[in-house]
Amino acid sequence: MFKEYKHLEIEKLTNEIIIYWEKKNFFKKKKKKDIYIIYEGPPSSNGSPGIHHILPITIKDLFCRYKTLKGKKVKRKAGWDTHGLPVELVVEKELGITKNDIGKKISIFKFNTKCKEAVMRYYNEWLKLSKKIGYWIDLEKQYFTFKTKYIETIWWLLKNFHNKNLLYKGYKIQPYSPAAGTGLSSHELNFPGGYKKITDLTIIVKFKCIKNTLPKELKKITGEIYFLTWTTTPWTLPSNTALTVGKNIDYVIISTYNPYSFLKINIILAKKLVKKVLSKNFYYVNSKKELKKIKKNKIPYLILNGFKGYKLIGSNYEQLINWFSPYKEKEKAFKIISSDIVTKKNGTGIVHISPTFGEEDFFLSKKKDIPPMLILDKNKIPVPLVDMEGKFIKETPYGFSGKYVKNEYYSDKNRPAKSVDLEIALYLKNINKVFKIEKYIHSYPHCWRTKKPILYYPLNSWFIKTSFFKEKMLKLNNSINWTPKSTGKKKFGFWLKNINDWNLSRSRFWGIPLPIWRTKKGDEERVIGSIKELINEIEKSVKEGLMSYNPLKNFIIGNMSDKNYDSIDLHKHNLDKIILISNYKKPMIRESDIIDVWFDSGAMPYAQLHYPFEKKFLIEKKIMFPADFICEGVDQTRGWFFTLHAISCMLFNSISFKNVISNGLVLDEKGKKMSKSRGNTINPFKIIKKYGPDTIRWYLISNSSPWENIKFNIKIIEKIKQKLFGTLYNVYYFFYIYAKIDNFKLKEKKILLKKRPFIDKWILSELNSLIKKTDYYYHNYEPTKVVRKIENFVIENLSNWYLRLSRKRFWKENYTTNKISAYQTLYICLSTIYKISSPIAPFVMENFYKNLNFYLKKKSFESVHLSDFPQYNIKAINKNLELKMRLAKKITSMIFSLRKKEKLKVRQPLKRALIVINTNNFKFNKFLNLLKREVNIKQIKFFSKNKLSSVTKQEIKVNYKLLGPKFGKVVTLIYKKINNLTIENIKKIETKNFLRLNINDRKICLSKTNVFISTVYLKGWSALCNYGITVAIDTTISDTLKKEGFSRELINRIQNIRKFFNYKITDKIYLYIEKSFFIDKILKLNEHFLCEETLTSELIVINHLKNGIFSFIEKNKIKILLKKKE
RNA sequence: AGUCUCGUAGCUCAGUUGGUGAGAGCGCUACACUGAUAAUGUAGAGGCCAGCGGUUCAAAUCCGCUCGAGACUACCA
Repeated sequence: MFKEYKHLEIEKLTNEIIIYWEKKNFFKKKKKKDIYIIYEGPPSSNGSPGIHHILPITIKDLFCRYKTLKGKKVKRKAGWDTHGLPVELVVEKELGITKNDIGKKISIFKFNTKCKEAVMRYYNEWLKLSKKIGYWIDLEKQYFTFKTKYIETIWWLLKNFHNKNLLYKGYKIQPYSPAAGTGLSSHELNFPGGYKKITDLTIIVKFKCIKNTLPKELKKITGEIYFLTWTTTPWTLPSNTALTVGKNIDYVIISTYNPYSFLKINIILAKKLVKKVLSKNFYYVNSKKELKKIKKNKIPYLILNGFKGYKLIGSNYEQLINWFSPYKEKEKAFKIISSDIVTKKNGTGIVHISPTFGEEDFFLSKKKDIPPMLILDKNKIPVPLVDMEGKFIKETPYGFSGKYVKNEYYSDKNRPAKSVDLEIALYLKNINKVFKIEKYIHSYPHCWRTKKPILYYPLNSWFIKTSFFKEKMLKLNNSINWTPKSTGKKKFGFWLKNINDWNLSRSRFWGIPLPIWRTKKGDEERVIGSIKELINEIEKSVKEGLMSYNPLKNFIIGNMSDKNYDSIDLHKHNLDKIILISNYKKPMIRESDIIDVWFDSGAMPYAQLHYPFEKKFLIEKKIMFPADFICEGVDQTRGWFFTLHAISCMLFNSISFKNVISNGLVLDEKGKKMSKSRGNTINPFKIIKKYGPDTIRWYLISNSSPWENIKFNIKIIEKIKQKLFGTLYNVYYFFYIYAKIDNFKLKEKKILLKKRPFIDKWILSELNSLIKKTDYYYHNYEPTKVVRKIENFVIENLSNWYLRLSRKRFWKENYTTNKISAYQTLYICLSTIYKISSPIAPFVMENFYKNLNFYLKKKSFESVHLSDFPQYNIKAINKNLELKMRLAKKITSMIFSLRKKEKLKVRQPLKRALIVINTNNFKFNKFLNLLKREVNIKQIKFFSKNKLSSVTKQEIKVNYKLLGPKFGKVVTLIYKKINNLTIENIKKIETKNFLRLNINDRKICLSKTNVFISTVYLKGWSALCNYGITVAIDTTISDTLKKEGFSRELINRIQNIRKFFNYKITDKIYLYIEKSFFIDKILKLNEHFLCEETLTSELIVINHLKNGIFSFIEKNKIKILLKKKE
């Protein structure tokens, strides 16, 4: 039932509403019309939810609620991303183990069980948050990525990729920790302390050109020519197979001497880097003669020629360290190629490429068809020159065999004095191939567990050929409505343009296993696309004796019940035991990796429906696909946004979401990222409890656009609670008080708009404009603009203006049409505000709406969330009226301002005010009474400026927009001239519509539209001019006015006493006043007015009043006594 | 290091396709108003629109560079 809160107690009402919703189950009472689909970006339930999760949740929820109001059936399935590294790391920490212990100290089964437990723990936290923040989401059919049905869809998708030849096994250079024996994800590299500044030995080496492959102008130079190349990883030099230059970078060939051997050489390097490389002992000369003067510490160099990088492309050089050669296509190696990775900042402008130990090198060599330095081992399997432990392979000559390539890999005891890098440098120096040896400080990633530097190492992985679909993905991206635009066009677009193949493999445990079985040699493989297929294959295997029994035999093929599906578990611990048989009767074992969790989440549109095993039509008839809307943080651009897009483009030739908001981040008050290490995180539950969910929701949406980062500021949250919700409460409470007195229950016929007072017409016009605007902004995914419009309407228009001016209508009159109109108007305003605000503040608005309608006994409206979004009535919108009211407000402010200047209290009535408005033909007649009452002035007159020309001055200004393009610099001269025009000349423009000017002997004719003419002030009046309005007040106060002023003072004293004694606003009183000359004077003219205002039924003036209350009006002492009339 | 986003009053933010006195709310100070009053009104203080340069008759707005914040990507040799 209706409750009268003394103050708005958000926490209390929130809890009540939560219970109310649960009891009535409104979430399920959805209307059935068009479907609106939102995909839940599965929150990875691998950690407790934080304050930053509230932002996307709020955005998602508000659009769901909005669309529901608009009559859509909103599909919003909850989903949970359950796999992945972070969960595994949590569990490792809890168990005190490392990756290497899994499968040894603890079984994979146990480990995975623990992971599942951890996930479910966080899941409960998430549920709690959803409930507390008012996130309505369908939990009944929620999906979990670890469920068998989900996995089966993923397998089906992968099989499809395989069938289309888009799934392949290859190797990719990945961060690898030899000390831990494991590959690292980029996530792990970014752990605190991952990147460390280290000092590396760097060398500049000389690659000898094969002269006849050089361009003509270089061929003719006498003597050997070398490419100078710089490297921070000398140990990769034996694996060098190419050098790269920048196409448009300027290079020079220089004749000089080797600083170690002092032998004459010709070197090639980037022009800009000459001074850096040839520093210290070198000096520049410009003749061959000077070049001959060489001393030990003074080596001359002479620039022989200059050319662009592209000239060198295709030239060959001699292998620097010829210990090994690539096992295939070696004729394509040792070539100059070009790429844009070359910069002019470091090194020599020529970059050494080792495709086996650099990610960029790898991609580049693939693109340019350069073979990697792989050799065949005993088993004829191609391997790189460094093994998995980080050692040079056995076959390496010159004592390098079996040495760790990084000194840090040795234990402290066994660490040699010379690192491999140094030894290689010395080796090259001995054979005269080094030009320079230096030290270099740079940041390098380290394994977070072993603290040792990582290697970039070729690891076997399964890939999806995403690069093949680059163009399609770019094209389809254009049809997605991104908010903000830049994320889609730039961030996402650029990312797609540089797309590489998607590495699916993860050498971990808790995830969806790759459904790929292979023979040892890798010559036969089978990709499993369904459980049915797997069971059939196992049966074959059992028949042939490869397996003793079928571990999935309890599964009933074709039975889609959850019970059947939950009876089996398709995780690694079970799947690894399965051995299948190939067509040629060879055993096949499963590829041991699991799938990148991003594939899990990108596949959610299909996997959440168990496509294509159940309800195929939902996808194929495009009922549940693509989504109308998704929303996640910008950091998901390369994450979920990409994986969704990639899978749908490649397999379904479609986008997977039509509208997307990529929201910004929630930072702390100072704009710093929230993190546990900084200690600036905020517990979402605490903050919700303290300020209420709606306050937080409103704050996050109103403060700045969702895509902007937000600095979480408690003070502003407090303000929203006070100012917006407080005002709303006040307005509601006001309505309630009087509606109760008058027993207003919305029973009367709706009063026609044209029969309502103009102030009602005005607020209804504003209201309809508001509906129109908010609907538009909601529709365009701009919630911030929605709430700002609502705030402005509630605070400025409804509360501070409409209600203030209408108060007397509720308070004074009998139950007239005017009053009913006021009630009806206020009711519709409130009810509309609640509806259009409910998506953002679901609890508070529900509470208001419920109370408003319960009081009116309109039970058909149980919940604001089941109502319809209001339709705006175009006929009710009157822009002219809105503009006039804005001016009226402005005029009121100006009059108050004048009163202040003249020290005239508002209680003191004034004789008259004059107003001049520049805009012509503006009829303010209807506003007069309203204005008069508000500013307490007896007479207000509006004048057109012409009539008042004797007392006003006209000011003239240049219309730059028109004159600027026409006259250019002359505009400033025109401005000067015009500024000094006489009043007569200004008037001439007004009457003749043009004016001739002489500027620099040039005759210029200005038309009226070329200038702005405005009125400035009135002589002899207290006046103010602003916004094209001039306002003046007559400051003379007659005796009558003075008395009336006193009477208002007296009323004020009486009202204060009434209030002090807690009289009800409807209580009538007997008023006793002690007789005095002053009192007589006041009462003479104003007695009736006074009684009316103070609900005095009888006024008694007594000579000597006992027990009265003293008060002062100016210096006059008065004594009053009030008695309530029973 | 690169890419993207952002930088307007003490704080949070507006500022349309460039058009010329740079705005609002909060906070602060003073005064007023008040039968919805922890509200409201008026006035005051507070800004080289991050900095520098350019385009233009005209720049907070467009372009370039620098500085600062954040995100993403990174052994750029």
